[in-house]
Amino acid sequence: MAEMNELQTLRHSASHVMAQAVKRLFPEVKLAIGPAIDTGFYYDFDSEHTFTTEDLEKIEAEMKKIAKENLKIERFELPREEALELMKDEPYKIELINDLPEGETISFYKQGEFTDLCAGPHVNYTSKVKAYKLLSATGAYWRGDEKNKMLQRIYATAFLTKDELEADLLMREEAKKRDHNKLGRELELFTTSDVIGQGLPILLPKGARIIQLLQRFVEDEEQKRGWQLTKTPLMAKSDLYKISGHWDHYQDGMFVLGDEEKDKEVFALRPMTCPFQYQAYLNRGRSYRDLPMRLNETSTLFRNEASGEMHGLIRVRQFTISEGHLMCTPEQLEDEFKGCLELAIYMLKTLGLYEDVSYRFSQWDPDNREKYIGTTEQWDEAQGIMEKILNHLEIPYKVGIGEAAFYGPKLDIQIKNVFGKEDTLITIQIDQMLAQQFGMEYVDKDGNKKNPYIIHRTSIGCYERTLALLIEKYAGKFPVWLAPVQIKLLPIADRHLDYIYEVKKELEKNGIIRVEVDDRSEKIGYKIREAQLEKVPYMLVVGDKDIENNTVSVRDRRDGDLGSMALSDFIAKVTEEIENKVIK
RNA sequence: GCUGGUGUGGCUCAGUCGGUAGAGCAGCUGAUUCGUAAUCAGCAGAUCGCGUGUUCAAGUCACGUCACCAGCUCCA
Repeated sequence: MAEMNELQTLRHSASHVMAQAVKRLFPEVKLAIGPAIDTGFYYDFDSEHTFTTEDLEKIEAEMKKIAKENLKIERFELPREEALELMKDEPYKIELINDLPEGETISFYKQGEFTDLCAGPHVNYTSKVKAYKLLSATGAYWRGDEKNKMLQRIYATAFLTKDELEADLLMREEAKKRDHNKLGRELELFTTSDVIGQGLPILLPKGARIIQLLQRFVEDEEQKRGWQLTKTPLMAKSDLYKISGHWDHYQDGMFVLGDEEKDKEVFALRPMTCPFQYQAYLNRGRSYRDLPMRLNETSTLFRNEASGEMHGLIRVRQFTISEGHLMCTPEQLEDEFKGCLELAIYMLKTLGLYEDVSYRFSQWDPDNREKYIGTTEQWDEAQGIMEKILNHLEIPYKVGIGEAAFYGPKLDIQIKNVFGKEDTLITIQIDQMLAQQFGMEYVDKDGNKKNPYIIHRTSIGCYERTLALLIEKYAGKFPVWLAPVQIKLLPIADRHLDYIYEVKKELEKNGIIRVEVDDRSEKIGYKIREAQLEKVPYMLVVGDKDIENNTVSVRDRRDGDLGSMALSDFIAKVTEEIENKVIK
């Protein structure tokens, strides 16, 4: 904690001031913990009373008073027994003290009548806490464990200056305007239906178009890089999942069709593609000459997520992923892993998301063995190999304990949504367990049968989730190559319609096919406004002068009026942007 | 699954103390053909998410349920 920076220290102190205010207003509340986080701070309380928006305002007002009182924030230390005595009315603090290892310093911070168990550091006076805002009250499990009691968490933020606070609050507002879940519905990319069900979005023509474009791009690029496409069934008998381990380790996440007690055969929709593509490998005997074998598939998966988990297009129950499994020898593993990573990075750069991601090396949790198959030795080996590769490739990762798949470690490429919540966009995994389970082998140079290593990977992630992040990244203003409508043609008067349709034909002849004509007899300013709301990249306005001079007047959704230009020049410009997948 | 919030025409919202739904935009029809962020007029569109209950009477109250939103947990 000694490395805590100035801002984190302030936020931590702000959380104490908030807890003090809550204690003054609601004396019966029990304190849990209140750390500083990336975006501000929070404090968890155990309270019978649930905090409302009005309560937050009252708490904020009380915090103001505490700052005004300018209480000195003082540190002191106590031996264990005295510490327990001091906190005797705070059961969560007692638990924390009891969990501190023998010999650890037990320190407290005191400001006025309020004292909290805390390692510090803190600012010296409560008056330093002046630029803050309480954001929301929500539930959170004690110690992040769903078996524990749910406490009430108040999220807030604080800054060193009021200007920084204002800027941050404004940024939060702006970010919410890019929320894919709102924007994606407004732009008619997707919708949901009460009678279809939770986590099952309907992709409308424009959303489906974008996904189609992404999918074509991905499949072509994968083919260029030596991947072979498979099409495997969307469901299988329980037998398959029993071999893979899904039946034992993932059954809660599967949609099972039938009842094991009553039915002769029980099927399940697939939650992952792995065991299906393995059957393709198992089609005949394999030799080292067949390796590496790279199988890709545009794969629709079904996962029975808990009801509270669904979120727009980011977390759904049915989704389609750019899936792939690569079988290789130990010698090939590093190069092939690198190839998978390069493909993922190429995708991210093409989409313009490369600067927004971070890497997580997801490892198993040896203290939670029932979540995983395999032995400690196998896990140590697989993780050791991945660590070596990651270090070799100089990937700047952070470690996630307990984040591994049940069959192996992962390199997860993480991205944050507009609310700051992090999700996995792309994952590359090393698996040395399932080949054994499925009896996948190859005959090596020495004539011996061996199990291949398997890399599970995705190149662009799940199309729905990737689309969601793209909506947020571009606030709906997709690059021209991805835009569901690339060009809107706007005649100023009806007499310009014939020319407009000629322009359309000419564009289509040149491969620019996502073109729409607004042929309504409306004022031109009105049509432009509507096209802008649709976030169409280009508008071509045509009037008498354009027909006379054989030009089009071009409006760019970002840059505004580009003036009139020859149609051929415009076509060349747009063609270049589409072919090079230009982001602007 | 857990905590809290929200469901009124396609969208944004109004609807007083329970008395049987209202506007703007979008849509449709007609007029307008007008050079850059909303042309004019008219029409149509809602068993108030769904169900049960209380009541003479429910969009308003109660219970249940479904969906949506934020957070927790879980996860691509």
